Parts: sequence; structure tokens; C-alpha cells
Amino acid sequence: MTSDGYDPLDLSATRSAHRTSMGASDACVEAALVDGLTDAQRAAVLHFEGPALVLAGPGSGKTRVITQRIAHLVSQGVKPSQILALTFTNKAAGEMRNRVERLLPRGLAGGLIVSTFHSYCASVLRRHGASVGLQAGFSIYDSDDQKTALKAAIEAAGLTTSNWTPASVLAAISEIKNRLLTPEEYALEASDFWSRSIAKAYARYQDTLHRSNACDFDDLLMKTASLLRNDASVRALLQQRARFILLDEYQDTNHAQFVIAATLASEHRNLFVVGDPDQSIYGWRGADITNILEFEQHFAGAVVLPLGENFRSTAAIVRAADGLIVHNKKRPHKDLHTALEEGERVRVLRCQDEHDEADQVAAFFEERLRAGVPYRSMAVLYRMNALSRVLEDSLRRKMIPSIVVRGTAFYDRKEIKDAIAYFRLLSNPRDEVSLRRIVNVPTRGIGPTTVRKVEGYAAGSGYALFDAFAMAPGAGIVKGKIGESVVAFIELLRSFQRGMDARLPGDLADFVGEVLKQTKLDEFVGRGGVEEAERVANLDELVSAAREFQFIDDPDITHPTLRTAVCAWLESVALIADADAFDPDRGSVTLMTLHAAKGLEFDSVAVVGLEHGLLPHSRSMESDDALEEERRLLFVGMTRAQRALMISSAVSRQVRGVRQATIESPFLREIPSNATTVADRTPSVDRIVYDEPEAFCDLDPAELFPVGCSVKHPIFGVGKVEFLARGFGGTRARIAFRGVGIKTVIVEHARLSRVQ
DNA sequence: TAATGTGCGCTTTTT
DNA sequence: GCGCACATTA
Repeated sequence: MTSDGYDPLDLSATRSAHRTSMGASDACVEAALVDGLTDAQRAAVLHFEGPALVLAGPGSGKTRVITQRIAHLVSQGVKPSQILALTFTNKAAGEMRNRVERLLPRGLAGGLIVSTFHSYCASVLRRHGASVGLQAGFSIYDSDDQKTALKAAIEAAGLTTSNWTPASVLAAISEIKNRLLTPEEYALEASDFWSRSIAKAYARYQDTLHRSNACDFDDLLMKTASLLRNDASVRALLQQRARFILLDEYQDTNHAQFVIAATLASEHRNLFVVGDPDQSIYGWRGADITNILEFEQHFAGAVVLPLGENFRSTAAIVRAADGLIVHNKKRPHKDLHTALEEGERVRVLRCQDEHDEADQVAAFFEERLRAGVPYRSMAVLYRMNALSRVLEDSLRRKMIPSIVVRGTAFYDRKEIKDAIAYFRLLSNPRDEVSLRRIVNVPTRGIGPTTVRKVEGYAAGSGYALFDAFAMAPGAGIVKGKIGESVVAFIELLRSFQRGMDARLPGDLADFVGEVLKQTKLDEFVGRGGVEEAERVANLDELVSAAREFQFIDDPDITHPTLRTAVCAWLESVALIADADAFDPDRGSVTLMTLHAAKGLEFDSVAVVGLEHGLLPHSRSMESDDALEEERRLLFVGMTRAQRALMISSAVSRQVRGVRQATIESPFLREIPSNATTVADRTPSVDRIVYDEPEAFCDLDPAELFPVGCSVKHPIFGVGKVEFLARGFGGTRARIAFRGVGIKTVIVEHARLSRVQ
């Protein structure tokens, strides 16, 4: 995916290929498709049948290869409806579809599926989910909903929750689901206390999801995989629709995705995957890098097509990035090169603090603007979202327009989640998470005690929770004012449901507005001051979002109703990706995480926060694999830049309210000095401290100064190490100094030495 | 039951 | 620095 059309170097000779193809005959299309491609690109585009792996380094034109290959297949007479292209984000899918449509004569792309893995699975399950226990209106739970469901499941099962956090349990469950193990299967292999507890929690959690007619992100994949395995007729149908499969970002697929792809491809064996092991950055989400490394073993007779030439970045940037990534031990040898000019060196900046750093980023962008580069071709990348605030402020002060790319930010707001919960409950009354969420929002007197009563009634009678609420007043479970309130609540929802079945898809936005009004949700969030007014504005924004939602008629559904549209809208909202919010046409500098930047390119890029504990992140420093993934993350960031790259760190940084001294990222020392210019903005006193201990940056402080050892500190004297903890900015050691008392120091800074 | 106050703990990346 | 869980008061 390309960020924009701005391209001062005309870095690629192939960009104009599509322009000559409009309305041309098939033969002309054919010629135009390969015109201007390199030999390697042409080989990939012209690849026809059989499995193929395209090893596409950064900037090697992989999106072009995929789109032109699709067009090529169609020009060869392959029906678009037999081509399935899967990407990582909706944005990438949309972009790819657009490009293909531009390459083909008008209307020829009909029936082509270009989608993300998750939305492809969701649409498969909408249609065929019954045999894996999903009804059409099923809800898709995000991590917040997952937490709620897990808590409810654990509570209902009477399991103790101390010692484990919902997040860690969910991470474990996610890992199990990626391995495609059901609760029963996992229980068989669970032997120790922890895994047996997880097995129980997993089983209960799945019960809750099943009762709620809901699935989480992992279920979308897992249930599709199991559907393909167990239902021969659905398998045959989907295989037939997938005569040619193209997978983008193959290095980031997990086991479940591998199984789905392999099953779909097993009939026709036309699996064409594109990826780069050096850009695998989702290992923490279950991505399995061996999928791409062992592609040839998995698919006999596979063709491997390397695209090594970088058409994006100038030579200095490529040299810097390559110099970094060669430090990864677990990687196939790969040559990264460019024929482009040397260009300017990578600017390495050591700043005083995060404000200084942000100002330097602003200065960098102002300089690039003077060089004729528009703001939309500039980006700041960082390891975590929390770093965006300071950058935003600084850019705003300098009058530099900027936008933070975070697709889910809007839908993370409480009032928006509440609103969405209403619609989820309307399309799926079994959705317990949504029901619990809004049963008393706005407050209508149905508090926790009432909910618990009805819950007990549901458990005893076998009713679904929603039905139990509907029956409770009549059954005398809830009485008086509360009973009336429950009746009114249920009746309100039922009237909305009748509307959903009677009205047409075009009424979506109006309906959304009506529900917000009649539930009085807008009034409820609006009472109060300025912040509350903003919440109301957000709800209005939700109505606008619904208005902009394009409901695409599904040829399989003869009479789409408003219900169909609500369902489709909810699905699109659930599967939104952070990167989807990226819009290069806004004329602003882009701020986003390194993860979200994958697949994009910009003339000028600043990567900030190159500090030990931040990049590499402290949570990634326990294993070599995780550390290598952090290195790949920086590699991805650096290779986004076409002509100017700045990477920076700050000597001191405030993280969640606490200012801390930092040390430079070890990655900085891996970047070859013949590709960089270094500027140190810190006072010389600090420099002495930070330049000296380079030698032991690589060594594990825990090994150097283990708990119990005696150390000497230049100020506090001799003491004994009591405790070590890794954290932001390095390793903290609690040391009991003789005559001074207990002090906590950052090992990397404190210039400690061992004494016997 | 609702609204407000207080203390505690955690702390990345995201479909 | 923030959000969540729990406690207190009307």
C-alpha cells in the first residue's frame, strides 16, 4: 500500500502501468501489466498455477505484484469470483481492490473477494456458522467484552481469580485457540495447576460465548477452520470459490490462518503468498514465522520468488536498516539493496527529554517542508500510543497539522461502546455482555441486585438472560417500580426489533439516531459540563458514521432489511483496525505506532523513543525471539522512509507520571556509522554517564549484579543487592547500603561495581 | 439504588 | 497518570 501519490524521485518505473490499460483489449492489458516490471516482479506477476512464495523485502513492490497478478489472472480468463485475496487491514484490502479495479476494464472485477482474514471468516460464519454453533446475528467481542465475559464465566463457575489477571488468562486462551484446541482437547494435555485452571476458565468462557451467540477474534479463525474441517459441503463450496488464493503479509499469519489457507488451497493448490520474514512483528499475537520459513516444506513444488530490490528508500537508509537487521540471528540470509542515490544520512538524535525530542521532530518536518515535501508525506512512529500526546502538542504549537492514526480510538469511548451495545443486543438478544452493559444505562433502577436475581431465575429456568428479564415481572421475580422499569425496558427493545425487521437498509443512520434518542442515552451522557457535551457530539458522530457506512447488497440475501444492515455495520465496526484510520489526503503529518505503519511509506519519517525499555520494550527483553521481533519492528519503521529518516531518543522521559532517566536503545549501536550523522543535544555531564557503560549494555544486569551480591556505588558506598526488577529505562536494583540505608538505583546508570 | 469519593495497581504492540 | 474496584452517603 502506498501512502500517497507524492513521488519526487519517481522511484518506480512501473507506477504508470495501469494508466494504459483502461478499456484496452485483453492482449493490451496483458502487455501493459508486465510493462516496466523488473524480471523478478514479472516472474511473480506471471506466475499462474501451483504454490508460490514471494519473498518481498521492504519497498520491493509487493502490492503492485499482487494487484497486477490478480489482473493478469483475470486477463487469462480466470473468473474474478474464483479469486480470493486476503490482507491484514481493511485499508490494505480497500486499496488493493481499488488498484485492481483500475487495472481492469470497467466492471470486470465483479465477484472478486479482497478482504481481511477476519472479515472473510466473519462472512463465512454469517452464512454457514450454524454447524459450529453460531446464529446469523452473532456478536463479535473485542478485548473489553472478552474481559467481561471471562469475569462472568469465572464468577459463575466459582473459580478463584486471585493470582491471575483476566488479561493473562485471555492471552493463554488466545494461544490455545490459535492452536485450534477445543476446551476438551486442551484439558487432556493440561497437567500442571496453572494449565488446569486455564482449561477450566477456557471451558466456562466458551460456554458464556456460546450462550451469548458470540465469538471473539480468535473464534472467527478457529470456528472457520473447524467448519472447513467438519463440513464437507461448505468446504467444497469455499474451495471452489478459492481457485486462486493470494495472501499478503504471510509472515504475520498464525497457525489457524495457515490451516484455513491450506485447506482452502488443497483443492486447486494455487496458493500465492507474499511476505518478508524481516517484517514479522505480530509474534505476540500468535503469528508463526515458521509459516513463511517453511513454506516450501508445507507445499511441495512451491516456487520461491525473491524480490530483493528496494525501490523506495535511498541508499543510506537501506544501508542503515540492513545493518540493523543483520543482527537478527534467526533469519535466512537476504540481500537488501537499492539502485537509488545515496541520499542524506540517517539523523540520529539524542535529546534532553520527550519535549525536546518532539521539538526536534517538528524542526525536522519544518525543514522538510522547506525542501518541498508536503506534510502528508511525513510521519512520526513510536512504540506505544502513550507517546503520541507530547508529539501532538509540540506539532500543534508549531502550527504543523497532524493526525494520530488510531482507528479504534473512537469506538473505545465509553458512550460509544454503550451505544454499540444497544445495537448488538438488538441484532443478537442472546448477547449477555451487551445486555449487562446497558441494562442500567441510562440508569433505570435495574441495579446489580436485580440483575443477580434475574440471573438466578435464568439459571434455574433455563431461559436466556434476555428472556428471563422479559418473564421476570410476570413470574413475580421483580416487583413494583423495578418491575415496571423492566417491562418498559423490554418493550422498548422489542419495538426497536420490530422496526429492524420492517424497515429497509437505507434507514440505518436514522434508526441509529432514533435509538439514541428514545433510549435517552444522549440525554444521559449529556448532563453536565464541557466533557459531557463532547460525549453527545461523539454520539452524533456515531450517527454520521452510520450514514457513511456503505451497505453492500449481498446477492445471497434476497430481501435485505434494516436488520441486515445493522448487522453488517456492527461487523465492520468490530473488525476495524487502527491502521484503517490512516488517510494521506488530509494534508497532515501522520502519527502512529510502528505496528500500524507496516505497509506504508513516507518521504520523511521520524522514529522516536529509541530507548532501552521502550524500543526494545521492557516486556520483550526476556527472550531472544521477542528481542529480535523488536529489532524487526525498528526495521519496519526505518524502511518506511523514502528520503529522510530521523531516529531519536531522550535522556529523560516521563512515563505514566514519573520522570525517569533512560539509556539508549542497544539497536542504535547496531546501525552502521557510515549511514548516520549523530547529534547529541544533552549536556556533557550526562554524556559521560551514558557513553561510558556501553560495554555492559549488552550484558544482563541481573547476571552482573545478582541478588545477594555486594556492590560498590560511587556515592553510597558498599551495599548488598536485595531486589532486581526490569522496567522502563533499565533495571532497577534495591540495594541496602552500609550506613546509608536502602536505595533504589538504575543499574545501567549507577556505575556500580562488584566487590567481594 | 445512585452518585460521589478514595485508594490501589498496573503499565505494548492489535485483528 | 489513569481506570477500576470498592466504600460511603443521600
